[in-house]
Amino acid sequence: MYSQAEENYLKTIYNLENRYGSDVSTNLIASKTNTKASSVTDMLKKLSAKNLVQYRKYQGVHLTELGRKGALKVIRKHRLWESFLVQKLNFKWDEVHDIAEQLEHVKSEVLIDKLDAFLKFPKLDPHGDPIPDAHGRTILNKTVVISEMKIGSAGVFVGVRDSSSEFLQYLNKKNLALGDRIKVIDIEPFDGSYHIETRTHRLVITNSVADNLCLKNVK
Amino acid sequence: MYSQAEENYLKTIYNLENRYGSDVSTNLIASKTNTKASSVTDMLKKLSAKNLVQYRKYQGVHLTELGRKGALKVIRKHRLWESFLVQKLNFKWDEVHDIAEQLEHVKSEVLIDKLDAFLKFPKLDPHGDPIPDAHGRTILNKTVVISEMKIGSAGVFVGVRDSSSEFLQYLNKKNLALGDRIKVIDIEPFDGSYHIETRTHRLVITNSVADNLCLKNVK
DNA sequence: TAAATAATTTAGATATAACTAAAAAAATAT
DNA sequence: ATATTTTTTTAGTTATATCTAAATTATTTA
Ligand SMILES: [Mn+2]
Ligand SMILES: [Mn+2]
Ligand SMILES: [Mn+2]
Ligand SMILES: [Mn+2]
Repeated sequence: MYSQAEENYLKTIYNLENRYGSDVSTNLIASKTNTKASSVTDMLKKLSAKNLVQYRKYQGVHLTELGRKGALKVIRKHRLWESFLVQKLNFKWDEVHDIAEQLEHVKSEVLIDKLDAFLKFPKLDPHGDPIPDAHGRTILNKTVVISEMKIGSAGVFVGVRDSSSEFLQYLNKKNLALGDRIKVIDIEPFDGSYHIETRTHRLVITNSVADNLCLKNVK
Repeated sequence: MYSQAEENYLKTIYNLENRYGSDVSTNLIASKTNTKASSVTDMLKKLSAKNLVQYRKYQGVHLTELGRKGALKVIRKHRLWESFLVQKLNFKWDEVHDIAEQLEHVKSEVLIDKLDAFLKFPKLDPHGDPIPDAHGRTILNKTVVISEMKIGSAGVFVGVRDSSSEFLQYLNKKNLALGDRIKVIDIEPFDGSYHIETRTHRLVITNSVADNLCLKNVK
């Protein structure tokens, strides 16, 4: 099927399309994958030749239907393995991403379907991200990031946009966990920082942190 | 740490040393890995430069202590993943080897130790092979292959030397499973084939099959 | 709109891990 | 002991996925 590098690009492009709109630039991909723009150009040509992306020189790329399907398979594998690591092997949510980056490239449809069944077909991974089923379908998980909320509004913390161990360890340190009710107390106009409140404590977070916390049932 | 290719060579050399004695030839490695002798020579030089093997031109190789430790880690991972696939995901013993060939290259000591604990520290994999513990130690598992047995002797079938799906499916078809008591009824001098008997049936196996079935408590 | 700047692509290089074909060394046979 | 055969190594090539530096195209600024 696809090489590891190809799978990583599919996943990255899929995620970037969702975050930043449907035409993804070379530099954006390069920065998210810690590679150089020239390397990205090379790979985009290859993906284009395989009909996985629509690519026009200098115009950015987006996934084709085939590419989207490929991306969803990789994402399904990644999130199921993360769920396995947390639920069955007792890893913490901040420890699983890098291991799942490796496990997601293991090739076997049967394996991943059996893993899905073993985990009782989870709908969300340990970071609150929806897990595509065997057909690539996910539940829709409508959330609002804190940076889009108004003063006085509140919701339930159900997901993160960044699941790097660095960010998650920061959240651990600040005693913020999935399921917490969070209320926006104040927004500092000077630097865009947020004063927020949980049931147990108050704290200040920067705008870039606020940009990565997803809340549900925001009112 | 080591690349996938390097890990595969370590594992192969370790297994060949045990089967055929301590100096392993280039061609033997090439045939077991489905590569060409010239490729093997290239890799042996690389492994030698990393102090993983002792290599002298035209004289074959053997693992150094460092290489042996590396090999045991790969084998530990392979066999633990095979055990997981059979015990937790309900794979059959003939379906797990190729998937484990991929999983064995996932890099994380913590992962494999947690997997070991999750499986309750199994001592043998689904093919009867001993699983090295975190320190590289295995139980000693003294077995005799049928091709070394005399007429009239019998034992318990506890392991296979070949765990390819082809061979295991052959055993399934012939209704031979681990735990079966097997008795040697006759040896055909003409072609070296074995007439054997289990509690439920009799059958004839070729010498090459007899060479791959390991029995315990042979009397 | 022309110049400056930024983004992207091309050209050429590197590392890994394969390969084929030819050369060299070792083992076997005459 | 020499010739033949087999095994192993060397030399040179290929594919993948990266890189740097230079060239090209697009965008922004003046
Ligand atoms: Mn992740
Ligand atoms: Mn996740
Ligand atoms: Mn195996
Ligand atoms: Mn096995």
